[in-house]
Amino acid sequence: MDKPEIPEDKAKRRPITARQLARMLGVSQSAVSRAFTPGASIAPDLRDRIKQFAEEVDYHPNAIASMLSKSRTNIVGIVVSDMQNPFYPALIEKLSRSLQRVGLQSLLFNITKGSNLEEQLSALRRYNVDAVIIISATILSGQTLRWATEGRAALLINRVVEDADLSCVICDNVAGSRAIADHFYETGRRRVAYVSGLSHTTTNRERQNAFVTRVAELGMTLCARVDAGEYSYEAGRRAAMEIVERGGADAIFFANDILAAGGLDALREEAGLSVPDDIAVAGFDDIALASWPHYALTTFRQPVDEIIAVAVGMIEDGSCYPGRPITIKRLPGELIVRSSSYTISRSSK
Amino acid sequence: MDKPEIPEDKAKRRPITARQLARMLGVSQSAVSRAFTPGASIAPDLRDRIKQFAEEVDYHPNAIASMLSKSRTNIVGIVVSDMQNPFYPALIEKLSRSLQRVGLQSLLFNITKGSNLEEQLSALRRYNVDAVIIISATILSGQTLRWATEGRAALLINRVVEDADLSCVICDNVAGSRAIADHFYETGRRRVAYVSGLSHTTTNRERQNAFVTRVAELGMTLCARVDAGEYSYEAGRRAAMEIVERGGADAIFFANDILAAGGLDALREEAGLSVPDDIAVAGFDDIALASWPHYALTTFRQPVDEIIAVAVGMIEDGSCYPGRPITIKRLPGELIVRSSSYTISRSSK
DNA sequence: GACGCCATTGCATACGGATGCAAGACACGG
DNA sequence: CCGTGTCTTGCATCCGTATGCAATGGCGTC
Repeated sequence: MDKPEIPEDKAKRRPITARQLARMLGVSQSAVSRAFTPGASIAPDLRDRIKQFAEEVDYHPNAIASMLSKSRTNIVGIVVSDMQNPFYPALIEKLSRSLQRVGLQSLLFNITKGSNLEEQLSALRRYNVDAVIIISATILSGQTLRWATEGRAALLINRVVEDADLSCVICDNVAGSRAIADHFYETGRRRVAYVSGLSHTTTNRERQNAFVTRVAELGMTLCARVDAGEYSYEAGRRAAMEIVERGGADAIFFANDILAAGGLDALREEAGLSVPDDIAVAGFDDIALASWPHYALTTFRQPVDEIIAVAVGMIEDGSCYPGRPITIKRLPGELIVRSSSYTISRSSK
Repeated sequence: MDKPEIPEDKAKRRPITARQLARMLGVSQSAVSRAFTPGASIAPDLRDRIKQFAEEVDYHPNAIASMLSKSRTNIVGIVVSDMQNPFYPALIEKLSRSLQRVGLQSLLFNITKGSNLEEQLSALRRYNVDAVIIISATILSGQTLRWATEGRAALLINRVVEDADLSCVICDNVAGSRAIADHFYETGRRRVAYVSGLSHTTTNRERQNAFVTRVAELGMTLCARVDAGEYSYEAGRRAAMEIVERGGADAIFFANDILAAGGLDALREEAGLSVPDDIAVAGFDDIALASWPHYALTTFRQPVDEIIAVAVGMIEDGSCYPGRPITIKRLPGELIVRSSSYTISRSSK
């Protein structure tokens, strides 16, 4: 049909196009396009005929071409930075799954500290993603974010950026931290401490302020406030030991579960204390590890599924498109009491 | 310049195109294209002039259009399925970072068990990704994989599929499992057990066969072989308790670190055994948790960075393109001895 | 001074599908 | 049998960039 004489294996077999399909079937290319466009004006039997034939010859519409003409990519850019905290990989996985369910693919943008951010983010603009979801805990300034997301839907998860004019979906850190403080108080703790991860993140500031404030309201003593410097197990251990050396406390609230896990192990193994008899430990997030019997961590559960549902919803209904007023969704979490803070707890699970 | 009278906020500001830029500058659109194409035939000063002006008016080449005309997307599809094991999220994160470093973005394809796989994977074909990296441990049959990756570069990580004709990069499971067996033997263990995760995965089969074989070679007794059914902490606990109830062992090799962590906790807390005095525990992968002092897990470290480097290399140099002979790269790992198996170990780190 | 070569540049078209518009098909009512 | 309206279908063009080819201009050489 084409030039003969060309060895079949050398001819890079391009996939079949709508035009070819159309010619074979004796219809127009538009018809093929319409057959694959839900709601397009086309007779049902023609559509069936085309779709069936397409299957036979293994035709698949080329999404790239479609993106170009529709200027819609069905791709959401997910910006992440450092993933020390296992909470985030889990979140990303669920998020990408939810997006997929509504026909959106996830393009990952892994921002690393070192090099220049603009270059890394310029791909965000060049790829014309429909929307951007930012999960990076840190690194990006409001200005950079505004630049990177200019003109497209954008959404922050678990973070607020004051000067970026972006909508966000977050867990109610304030209620969560207050709940932890209340829980400490109600179980008889009076000398408490707080361990932050990255002290400058909004997440941390919210948790810290709310906790410290509530502690004061309740008349408890804040014995120590330690900045672990990162959200890691080791940092949690170090912070816990620092608190012990500084005179101790009878309850520690760690800014997240990973820190708490490290802290709890250190308190037991290095400091020789009994948790929760000598000292109570609480975290934040409710990652998988928190429910492991060894840790049985009291924590504030982030409503991951709801966060994702709201985020995906906002992208679908366009409420986070530029021009729309920004919305800040704070979703309620849930205090999970386990035996790291409360002996008599019967909810050992 | 255009139709006046259109309120500026209603006119959806399309980003500026190469043609517009060219017109403003009095050059041809080709010149603009060439200015942004490394190695293209264009005078250095013209290139500079265009690039500078582009910056002023905030022009960014539209990657979609470029993909269409070059039929190259610079996107790698990463197929993942269920991410119970934290080893994989960590791997994905590093992988996407490495890909980004060579100019490739990662498009996530999250395959879920339930619905029909073809539909989920058809996006892989429609998006015209340059290459596909499959990390899903299970689910996909060789036939499905062949279909999904037809005509493009494809690569499996940490998995072999016999009937799919795909290259893969994996850790040397055989050497690893033998090393664990040897280590048990050398430290005086004689009654060992093996705990599998998903028993039908090639990963598990390789580890199990190698371990069992080596155990027999060394004349040790295989007291038990338990299938945990999934790669989770809880499953590890259950498997460990099952072994204890069946009469115990003096060393258990768990198919991965998460299982081992659960098993270790159960042995200590539920069974009241001393690890490593009464029983040694080893895992596989060397995830972050393995080095936590509480676990201090003896394990076989997967050469993650090397795996990624090789994978990215194979994609870059095209050695996993269809037509090329498939290659199976088995990379050596490293036995990491910690105190879950060996008391006198001074490498407490 | 003529010729040839190379570096630049623009022109035209391709990439594969979406869609406004108009034409054709068909039904129904008058 | 004609007018009107609805449903289908094809035509032409557009989306924004890449690139083969030809045209241009400059420069060195004999």
